[in-house]
Amino acid sequence: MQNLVIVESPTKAATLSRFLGSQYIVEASMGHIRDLPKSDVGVDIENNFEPKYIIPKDKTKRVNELKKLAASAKTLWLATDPDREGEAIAWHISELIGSRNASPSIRRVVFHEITPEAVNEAFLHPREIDLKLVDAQQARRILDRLVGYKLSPLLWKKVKSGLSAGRVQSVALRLIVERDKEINAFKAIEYWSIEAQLEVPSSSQSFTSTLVSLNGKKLEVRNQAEAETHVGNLQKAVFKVLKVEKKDVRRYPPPPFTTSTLQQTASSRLGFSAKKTMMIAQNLYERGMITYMRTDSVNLSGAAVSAAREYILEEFGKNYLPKNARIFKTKSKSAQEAHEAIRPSSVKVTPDSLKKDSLTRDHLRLYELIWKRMMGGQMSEAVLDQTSVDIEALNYLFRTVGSVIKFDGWLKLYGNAPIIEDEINSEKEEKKEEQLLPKLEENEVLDLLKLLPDQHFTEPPPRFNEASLIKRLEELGIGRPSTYAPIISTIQDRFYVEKKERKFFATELGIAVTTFLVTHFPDVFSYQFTADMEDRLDEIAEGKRPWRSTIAEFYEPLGKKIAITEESAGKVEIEREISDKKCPDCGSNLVVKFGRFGKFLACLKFPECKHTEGFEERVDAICPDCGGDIVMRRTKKGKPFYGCKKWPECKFASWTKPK
DNA sequence: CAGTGAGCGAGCTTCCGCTTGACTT
Repeated sequence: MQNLVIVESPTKAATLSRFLGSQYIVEASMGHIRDLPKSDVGVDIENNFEPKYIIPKDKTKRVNELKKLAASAKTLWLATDPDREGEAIAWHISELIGSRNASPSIRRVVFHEITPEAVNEAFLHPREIDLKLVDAQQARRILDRLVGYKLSPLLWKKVKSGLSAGRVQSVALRLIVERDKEINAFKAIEYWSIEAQLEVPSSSQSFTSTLVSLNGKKLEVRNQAEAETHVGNLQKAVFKVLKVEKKDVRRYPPPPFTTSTLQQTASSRLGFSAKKTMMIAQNLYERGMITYMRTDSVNLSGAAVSAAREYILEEFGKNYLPKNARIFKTKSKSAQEAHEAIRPSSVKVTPDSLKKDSLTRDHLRLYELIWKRMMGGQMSEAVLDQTSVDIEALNYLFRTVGSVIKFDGWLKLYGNAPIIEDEINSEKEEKKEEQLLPKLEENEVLDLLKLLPDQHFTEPPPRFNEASLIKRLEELGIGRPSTYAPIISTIQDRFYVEKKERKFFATELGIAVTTFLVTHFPDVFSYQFTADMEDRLDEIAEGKRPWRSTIAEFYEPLGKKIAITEESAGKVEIEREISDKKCPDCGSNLVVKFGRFGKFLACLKFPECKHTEGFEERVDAICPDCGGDIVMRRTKKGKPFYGCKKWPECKFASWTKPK
């Protein structure tokens, strides 16, 4: 064999194999093939942070196979992704497989899209492995290991055995804990709105307008008495049109999906968890229907854009095709541009054409999101005809804004429900029906039909759900496409947070852990930490900074702080949620504790009294079999289900909440 | 899709990011 090419994934290997022909054998490494050991820190702090790399058990078979293949190859081409992790994978392979011998000779090749042209070009211009980039990855890996493996044991000692802390998971948890605090501290403030129902005398058409200001100042109506005063003042007022303003508003399509935006949109539109989205996306990818699903790039290949433009012209006509192809820029700073955006492999495979194929409903729905998002991105922007009308009554000003779609453009794909992730947190804001405004002339006097005062209360900030948490983490540059879904699983597996009705609530344990970490290690778990770290890693990659001393700068103060905390900090008492239930043995209240299987109830007097019982969450539902109460419980694996409170007499159980 | 945590205590738990296929508990 002449040429052995190694990439990360089998699918990438298959594609590359097609382009390169029979002279090249293309194999997959299956991700990283060497890593720090799981069983201990694996970093020799005394010896300038020398890492100890081992081949994980599940990779030994693959490594041996690759070694064997490499032995008979003349040239070894390392074609892993063009980013920090990809460079490190290439380096580890070269260290393990390349050996010091002359054969095979090692070449590193990089390309930013998997097309025959880009691949051929890359193979014409191989380079050496970029050790500076590798060092940046090693620094990242070792830093994460030190934070995780030094602080977790501190939690075992000071809080509870089996807990974990990490640069990413602890900040994700902190976000949820702090939001919980804000919500608990929130005091709703009353306010009133006043709307006027008005009629145009000449046409007898009516519409509503909202009170906005008094004497040119924004009017805040704080209570019923104030509202009544204003309504009284306005009852006999003359309502006159002051100004009618028309303008065109353009609405642009959102960029194609990245992992993060796909997860967010699938969560808010389809109710999928990040985990479920990734499982289905992986399956679509393996069927060759979509591009790679772990990416932070919104780039599209030239061929894909051309195909989309062709389709748009054919299917919708030239009005729907922008003069120039729309190019999206990846704005996230951490983006490493190794892949394309997530898009359909072929735009000709429309969601409708798939209906009869052997796909599940969920596969279809996710594919439809991806297809429309990509296609819409290449269509013309929508144009809205927006009319703003100011109406004067005494010293008061009312305003009405109405808009109609003049040209639907990309919105044509969605009917009237465009899919954008800005909607994540606004689900409960009922969308006001856009009202069609009658024809209005300036200085026209209107008839007042009715004044409608209405009481409202300010709302606390919304709880995080999977979508909004992923969005926030990405904004902070924390986590990567391959880790968003696992992070969410981890903080739930540790019982740091609970998901109820798809929203996150911090547990007492999560609050205790966060308070401990943020009190003693404010720097590490600040929202700024990862951003600062990334800046330093960039400098390492550019050769402006040595990686070992960078780790030292960080670790020296941390190590000291750990030693002090270990000595001086007391054991953290987790505030127990006290239930109304009484202990049948001694009459004390029962408290909620966390065991191996999740929550359970134990007597407050433990260890004097050892009574325990299962934890059940009351749910607002009635058993369809016996009419008793329904409680939420968990299977041994932790999946919640709904069962009858009278179990075992009544055997009713269901995954979904009974109506 | 339901039976378990607390007698005692040794030994173990843990990170982030890259990627699929597991062999039985």
